[in-house]
Amino acid sequence: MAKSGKLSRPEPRSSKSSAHTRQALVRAAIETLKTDGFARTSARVIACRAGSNQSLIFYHFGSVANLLLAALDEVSADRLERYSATAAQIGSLSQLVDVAEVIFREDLDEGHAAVLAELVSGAASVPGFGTEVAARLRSWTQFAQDAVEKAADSSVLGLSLPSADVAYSLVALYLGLEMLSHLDGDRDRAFALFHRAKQLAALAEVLGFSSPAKEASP
Amino acid sequence: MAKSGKLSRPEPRSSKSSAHTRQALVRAAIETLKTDGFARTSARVIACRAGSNQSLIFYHFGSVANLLLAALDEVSADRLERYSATAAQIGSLSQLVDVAEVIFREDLDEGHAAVLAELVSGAASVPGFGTEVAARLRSWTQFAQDAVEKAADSSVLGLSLPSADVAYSLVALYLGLEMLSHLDGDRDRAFALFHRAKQLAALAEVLGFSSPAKEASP
DNA sequence: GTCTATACTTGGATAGAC
DNA sequence: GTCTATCCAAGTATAGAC
Repeated sequence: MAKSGKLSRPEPRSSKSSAHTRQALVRAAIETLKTDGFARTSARVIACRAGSNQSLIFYHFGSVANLLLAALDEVSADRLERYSATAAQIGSLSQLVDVAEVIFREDLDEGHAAVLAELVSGAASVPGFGTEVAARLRSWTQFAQDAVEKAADSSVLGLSLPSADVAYSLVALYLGLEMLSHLDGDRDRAFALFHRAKQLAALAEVLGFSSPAKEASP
Repeated sequence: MAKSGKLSRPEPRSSKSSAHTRQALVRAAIETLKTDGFARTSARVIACRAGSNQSLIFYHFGSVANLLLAALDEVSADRLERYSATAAQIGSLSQLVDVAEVIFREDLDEGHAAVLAELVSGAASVPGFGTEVAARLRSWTQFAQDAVEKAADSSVLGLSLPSADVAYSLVALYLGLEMLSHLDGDRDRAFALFHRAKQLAALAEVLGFSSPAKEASP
């Protein structure tokens, strides 16, 4: 029987090896999600990969689902921090596309996007899991919205663009592209889209819809 | 042990009840994918829903995976025919958005999108399943490409738009929106996007990027 | 063609020794 | 905290009676 709502941490005593085991399990969970997918990410497989024991997952995290959420947090926190620094420099539509390409390429190459996509698609199989994943996804839609607004501020067209809706669409597109890439194993198809997007962004700037070079220096 | 590649149909003898059972199983599989998701769509659940027996799935389809592909074919064939008739009337950007909205709304409401999304996301768990789903998805990217080209023909901007890439993006967006809708149970969020898209399409036409009223009457 | 019964596998989760 | 051993539920797939 799975805990319905909250996780009941066994009060981590930080007795040196405990933290080590926890981290090993989290890292193994991330790796398994990337390579094997949600359906094959079981307690046994994760523990084996971590060189640990299956029962320790339930001791430290209470359930496999909670471990998976911890894995998502681990991946998200790290990237969100780095990407925010990159996104702060956005001052035009072209730069928005550039940043999006850098992020998407790294996420797809390193498998970060896979972790998110697997949890989003697999959320339906675990009761209450969808809510938790959705909450963590909000950080990313907010990040996308901030990035869009930075680009929109430099554009005449941007004034009429609802940044929240655009951000939501970008996240959906991100997830969809990740899934399609895994489906047919064709990453280049998705990457090619950014090449096109760059051309369109450049075209839009030439047509005068945005001010191409606007350095952000407050 | 699952059959690795092909399905071995037991030479359907069309002895009246056989076809009836097959159809009942296909319909039950579709319904289960919609309501319960890929992970919970098992032979036992499908058979129960069909009022049939679990072992008949293997008798008629060889494996659960083959039944699921048959279910996808059933859903796709029906909709592709109807939607093609609708898409034939596209003569402007606004009409493209209108058609897209009609299709997406029906798919989301009726659960057609769920069937596709569930199979795409669940494809990773069954060896060789991804290839089969990807092949069936190609009908839809082709459909989207045709629709995009119809709209692009009426637009000055369209001349520089790579219809194949745009179509691929639309399919990815479609899948992503479906997944997000299921994640937080918020369908309206996705629907609101079409409202925005309509405004943008109208704006683009006003700005002279496309010829708004171009009746297709050959 | 359809059913019952069952073999076999894998998964989540727990008990209890250490 | 960590391990072994185990329970129990659910899955695919098959055998064989009808």
